[in-house]
Amino acid sequence: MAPAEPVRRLGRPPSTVDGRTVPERLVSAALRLFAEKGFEGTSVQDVVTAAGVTKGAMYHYFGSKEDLLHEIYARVLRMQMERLERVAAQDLPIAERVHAAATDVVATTIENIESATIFFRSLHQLGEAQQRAVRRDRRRYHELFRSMVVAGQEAGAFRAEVDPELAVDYFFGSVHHLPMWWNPRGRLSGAEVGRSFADLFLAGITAG
Amino acid sequence: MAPAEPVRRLGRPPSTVDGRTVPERLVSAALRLFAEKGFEGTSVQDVVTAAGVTKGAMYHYFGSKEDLLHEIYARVLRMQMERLERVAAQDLPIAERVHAAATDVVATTIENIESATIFFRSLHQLGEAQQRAVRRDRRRYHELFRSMVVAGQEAGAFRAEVDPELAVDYFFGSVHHLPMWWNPRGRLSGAEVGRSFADLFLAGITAG
Amino acid sequence: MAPAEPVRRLGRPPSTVDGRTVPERLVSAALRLFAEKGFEGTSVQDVVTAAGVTKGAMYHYFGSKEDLLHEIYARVLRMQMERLERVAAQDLPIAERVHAAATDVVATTIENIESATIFFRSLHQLGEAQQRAVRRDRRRYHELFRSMVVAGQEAGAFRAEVDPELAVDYFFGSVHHLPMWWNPRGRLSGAEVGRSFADLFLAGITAG
Amino acid sequence: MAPAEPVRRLGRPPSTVDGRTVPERLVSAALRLFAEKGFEGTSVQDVVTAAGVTKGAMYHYFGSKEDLLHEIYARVLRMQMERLERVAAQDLPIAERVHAAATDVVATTIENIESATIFFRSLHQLGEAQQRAVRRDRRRYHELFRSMVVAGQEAGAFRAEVDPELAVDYFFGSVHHLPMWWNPRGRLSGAEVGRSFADLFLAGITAG
DNA sequence: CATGAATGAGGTTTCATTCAT
DNA sequence: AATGAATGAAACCTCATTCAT
Repeated sequence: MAPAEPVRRLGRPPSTVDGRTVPERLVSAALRLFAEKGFEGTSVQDVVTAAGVTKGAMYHYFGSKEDLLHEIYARVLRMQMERLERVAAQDLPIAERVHAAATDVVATTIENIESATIFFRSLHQLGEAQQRAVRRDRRRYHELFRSMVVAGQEAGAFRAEVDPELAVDYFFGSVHHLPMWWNPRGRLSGAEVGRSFADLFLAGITAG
Repeated sequence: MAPAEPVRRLGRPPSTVDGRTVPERLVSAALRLFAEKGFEGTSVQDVVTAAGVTKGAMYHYFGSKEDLLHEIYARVLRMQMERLERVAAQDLPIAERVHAAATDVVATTIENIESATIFFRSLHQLGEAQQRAVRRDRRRYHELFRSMVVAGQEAGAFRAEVDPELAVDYFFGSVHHLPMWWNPRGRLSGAEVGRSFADLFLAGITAG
Repeated sequence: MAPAEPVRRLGRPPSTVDGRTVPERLVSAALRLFAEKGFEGTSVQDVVTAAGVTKGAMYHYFGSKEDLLHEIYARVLRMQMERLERVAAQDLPIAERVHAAATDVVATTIENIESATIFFRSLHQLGEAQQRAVRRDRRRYHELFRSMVVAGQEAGAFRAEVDPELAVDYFFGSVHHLPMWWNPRGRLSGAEVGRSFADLFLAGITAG
Repeated sequence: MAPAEPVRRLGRPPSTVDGRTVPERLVSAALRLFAEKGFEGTSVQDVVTAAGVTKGAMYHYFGSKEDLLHEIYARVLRMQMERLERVAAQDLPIAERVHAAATDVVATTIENIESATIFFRSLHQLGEAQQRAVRRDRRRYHELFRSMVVAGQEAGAFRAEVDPELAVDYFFGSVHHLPMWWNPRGRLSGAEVGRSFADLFLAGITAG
């Protein structure tokens, strides 16, 4: 059941285009442009022009260009965490659960390749505080994944001598670098890459 | 044995500090600053101040700020290629050679962590032509590595169903992301990470 | 005795806080902020936030930010004129009347030090017409004061060679600069400064 | 004997117009415009256009618009202090020395009426640190003047019950407000105003 | 080989005000 | 009587680069 729209009572009603509000249009324009030209290579004017609004409107909703970037980070972090939690809660043997999680994160990354492009390239453009917040969320995500690896070791499915933290950094390095080489007109679909990456990872940590 | 300093006889001697020439100082200042603050976050003034020269001097040696960046890319590409070629030429069983190459590239990346930081974050700041040149060199490097994987498959050491190109991207993703998490005051040395990454990769592709 | 609150019967009652209406709150917020940060250093947003209303409300009562400033000027001019007229009408020897007036304007200025701070610093921010109106009122005020000086000269109490207009500018210069140095935690009260300034002025113009 | 011009050896020679360097033209343009339209009412563009240079050139010499303002303050403070020191060192009876100093500061203020206009109107636009520096210099100036008043009291020339510090604030208030009313096409010259102000002040503090 | 001066385009942000309810 | 959205102009400043010695 969709939540009821809150009744707007006061003020000029927000303008929408195709049902998309101004902040939504701004974020999606920013997402596309930051991925294409980089954060510093994109001017605020570029973003607002693409979103079809004025600079004043942007600063009505976002405190700064950096806030726009932060919003992009917040969205992708939230989404990835939700997906991992869903997979982690599935009732499957641990090795299969890890395989499913690995496959899923690759596919999701490829589906949101623009966010992924921005993610590592532009982290240093965020201010200290926001950077810390992103790293903290990222760490939580990694920890959930690592806990699955540890569970697999305890169950005897994965090799005991594997350093679980390092294994997670090893795997996510591969994932985060997808934007550097994967392209939609290439030979492999997201699902195929996901399966292959998951196979390579699982084979790398599986016992005997 | 260090090469003898060539005797300069004519003209003004190049200004050196601790035996380092102006362009050398510029590149190493740029390397440090680009890694620390990003290419766009570093001004030419920052670089020349750190190098102890003036802007005019920089433009005497480099055509543009971008040229400085390109020089950084050129150096790291040259060095990595040389190292891989040396390892590839070793007289070892193929699996051991791949393991050695994997270990070495991790250790080298960590030894040059600033270059590695810049490498992927700033690739898009280079102009079209220079970007193409970098990608071409990068591809050559990957192809040499991939040829070793293929040789391992032909020798029966590695699983035939592994897609060698994908495997290379998979492994180098992990390597290229080292700057995002590895830090010199952390738990693991470069050599340790190198060994672990190589183990994980080899286990992932090794035949039954 | 405070005037009885008029009974409102129809329409939405004006929103009041502690019995202060919206325009009153706006003017006193503006007074404080303009004195503290200057007219140009204070945004309309600052004012309305401090007054606890929104921008729309401000523009409902005042045509512009400048109107707010003008209102501040109008209030202080009205008050000072009233006080001077009261003193001028007193039945005292002319020298004593001038002394009382001088003392009073100093004390009043100090009691309303924020208005005084704004008065000279921000006059040039008013538009042509409003600036003229302020100067006209100011001139009337000075003329009343000057007429007392002239009366004193005619009565033989003040030296004839004193230029009365210049003397008034001389004295009010001192008064208007009080905000530059007087502070409430200082050594001297408003009354003390008033007495001393009046003494210095009177001694300066008194005959023989 | 004029000091020899230091020999310029390096770099592009600074451009001059009528023998006036870029920073000189900038300061004098700023002086005129800040006095006319206020500091906040004058844009950097206004200043550089009036000085016949580009914005970049201005930022080559001054770190900010505020620095330009600070330079104006520094110049006027330096000049006034020098003049007062010269007068204070004269070999005259103390009352005459004070009279001369008072006359001189009025005349000087009127000669530099633009600086005087800016002085009090724009003090609050300076940053904390620079404001403190200005106040400190101002205090030193006042203290020198006050020491002359005290000397007069000790010599029996001035009334003992006059508070010297207050008397100085009283007199300089009058001086600093000259820009509010004095105008070059008016009835009185700077010298005349100076003499009258000095007379009024001296009469105000002179002993019985 | 190297300097310091100067350019000029472009960047982010602020803000008084108007608009549609 | 009052709201919150949106505008659009202008502000200050940065910076890669070129210039005249």
